[in-house]
Amino acid sequence: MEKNTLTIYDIAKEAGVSAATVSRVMNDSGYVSLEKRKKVLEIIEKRKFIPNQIAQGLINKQSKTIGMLVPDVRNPYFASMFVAIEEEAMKEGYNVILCNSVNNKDLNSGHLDMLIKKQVDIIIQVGGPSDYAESDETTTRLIDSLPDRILLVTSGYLKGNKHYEVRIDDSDAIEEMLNYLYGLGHRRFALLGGEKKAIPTHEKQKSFEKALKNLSIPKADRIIIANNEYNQYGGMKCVRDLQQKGDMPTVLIGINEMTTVGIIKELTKLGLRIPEDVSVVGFDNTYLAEMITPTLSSIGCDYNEYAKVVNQILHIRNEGKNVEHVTYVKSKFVLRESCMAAKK
Amino acid sequence: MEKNTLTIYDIAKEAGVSAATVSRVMNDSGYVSLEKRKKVLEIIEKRKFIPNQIAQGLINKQSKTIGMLVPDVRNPYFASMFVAIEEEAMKEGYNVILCNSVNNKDLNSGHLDMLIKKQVDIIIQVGGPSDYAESDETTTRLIDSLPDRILLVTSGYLKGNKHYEVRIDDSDAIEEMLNYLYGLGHRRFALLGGEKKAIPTHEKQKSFEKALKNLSIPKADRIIIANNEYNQYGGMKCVRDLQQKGDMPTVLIGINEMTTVGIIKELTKLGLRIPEDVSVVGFDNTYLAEMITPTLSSIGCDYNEYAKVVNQILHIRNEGKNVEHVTYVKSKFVLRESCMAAKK
DNA sequence: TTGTAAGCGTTATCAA
DNA sequence: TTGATAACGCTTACAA
Repeated sequence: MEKNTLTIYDIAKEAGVSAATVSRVMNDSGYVSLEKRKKVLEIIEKRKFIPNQIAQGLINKQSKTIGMLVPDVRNPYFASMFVAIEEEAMKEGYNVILCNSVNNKDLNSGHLDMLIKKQVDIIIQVGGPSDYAESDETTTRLIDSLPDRILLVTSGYLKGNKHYEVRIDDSDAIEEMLNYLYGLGHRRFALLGGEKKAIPTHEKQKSFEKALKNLSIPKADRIIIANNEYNQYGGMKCVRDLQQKGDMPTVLIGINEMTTVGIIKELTKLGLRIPEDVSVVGFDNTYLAEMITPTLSSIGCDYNEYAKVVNQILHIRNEGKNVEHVTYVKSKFVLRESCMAAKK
Repeated sequence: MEKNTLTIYDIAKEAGVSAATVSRVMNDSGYVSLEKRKKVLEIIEKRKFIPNQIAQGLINKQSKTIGMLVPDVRNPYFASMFVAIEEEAMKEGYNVILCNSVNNKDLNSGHLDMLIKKQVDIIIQVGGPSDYAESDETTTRLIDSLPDRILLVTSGYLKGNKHYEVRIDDSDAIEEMLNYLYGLGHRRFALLGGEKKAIPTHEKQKSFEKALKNLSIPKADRIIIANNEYNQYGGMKCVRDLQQKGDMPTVLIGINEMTTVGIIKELTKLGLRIPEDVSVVGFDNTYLAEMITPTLSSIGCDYNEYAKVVNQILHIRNEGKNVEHVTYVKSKFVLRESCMAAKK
């Protein structure tokens, strides 16, 4: 055991003051004479003293730490969310413990318990179980038993109202996208992947239906294929399903970016060209949309904006003001190479 | 609703014992009669008591937290690393604070200071500044001033020997890959992207040179183009460079996966088919290799293995045993659709 | 303006 | 076996 740990007492002794004075200097609280302040700062600088936030946390009752729960950061969508949120958090002096649930359908991968133990001030939960109306029992119980001290923000839907929900609203962007493609002569559309039980998926399906109905597209030409997958394999499967039915739509929309990658893959395998034969649109609009060939038109929100909204909520709440239980961040349609006019 | 202002004193009172006994029960330390132990556990269960790890940390002098520094988790390579390391960490009761340096070339994005403040037990630093022989001054200074208490593990190269380096060794896999493609009739190769100043890049270049020399490929046909980029744009640029020189090689190898995505993109734009006209190989071998079209042959390590090696190092060191300063994890060549025999 | 001392929630060292 | 009690490093009344 090395007693390498410098404490404010060491600094105090060396500066010829009391620990309280050092603390006051560091936190700019209370009165300290210019002379002593200067001396203390000098010693702190010289000894490269960094206060122990664990000790501070114990007394301040805050850890300056955020816990973020995501299904899988390898998914570009969650990675983008994390990067934006971490950057915003840093500005406020917070660090982010990232918890990758991976295969655990419920939140109970032990992560929640660990975050509570660690006294995180805020938990941000994106995607996964909160996208379902019926949270599994474990999730519900854990959410319920979350200490009041911890502020919970989710991208989805959770029972109760002690938390805040910041959702992405795709409806306008979906309408804009469909109107645009209609204008390019497309008359047969498909929305592929996901499962209806997931609320964001269901919302997308509703917007899809509504916009196409308004364009007088007959029901047979507004195809929705859901399976319970959100990865490329799900997208590939959907395309094969379409292929078997014959009469391929000229617009294929993937429920998220991973699904859309699968759609593109399977179309290519079938010898269909994008965008010459089929126009493709995805969701999420992450950096991946720029990376694939052809670049992918996509609907998604500005992740920095999302993070800022979350940040604002925390600020407003900290000021004791009232915060809406649900806030929406509107997504936008970004046109890229994967779309073109329908063949005559 | 239960407040988590619950302390072991509350539990102690309710169980009719002292706080010390509760602590002993929770940590399985010291003697506690079966009867009292049962009673205490019952109350803990009933009140859903979760101990305050901040307070534990103060006395135990450990935070059970790992800080992980990466340039950008949106890069599938770093995401894969994180996921593997976080999973391994969880098993040991650790959480991971993920720090995304993004544009900060040095480590001094304030992240290091925050991690020290938070008393993290371990810092794992992957990619970025430690890949360069000449760390910038700020990085060096910060590494030097890291408290001895904090164990530093890096994927790269850092001055001093108070830390551990776990590197990826690509040499065998590169040789295997080149021999394989040579066997398929390829005689003209290029390694594209990155910068020689980065040690891993330089190592790859050396292995590339050596293996091709052994195959008696003339110098003119073992092309290395370096630029200072590691993203798709760097890859695109390299392909354009090759194109201008005329006489396109039949094997293009990207220095990392992002670069390789750019290579594929630009080749497609030039009307060259993969793998019919050009075989392509990448590094990193993340899930992205399976996602792109065609699927990408790639050289990379098993991320879970990497994480396990890191974990072992920590274990061995904790047992007070001697640990090698540098450990290597060998990467493997995984063949996928992007390679085929050279045209006659 | 400064210092003393009492916590914050745990664990560990003593006696009992 | 158990329970006081003293740390851990810091902040903050309260005194001085």
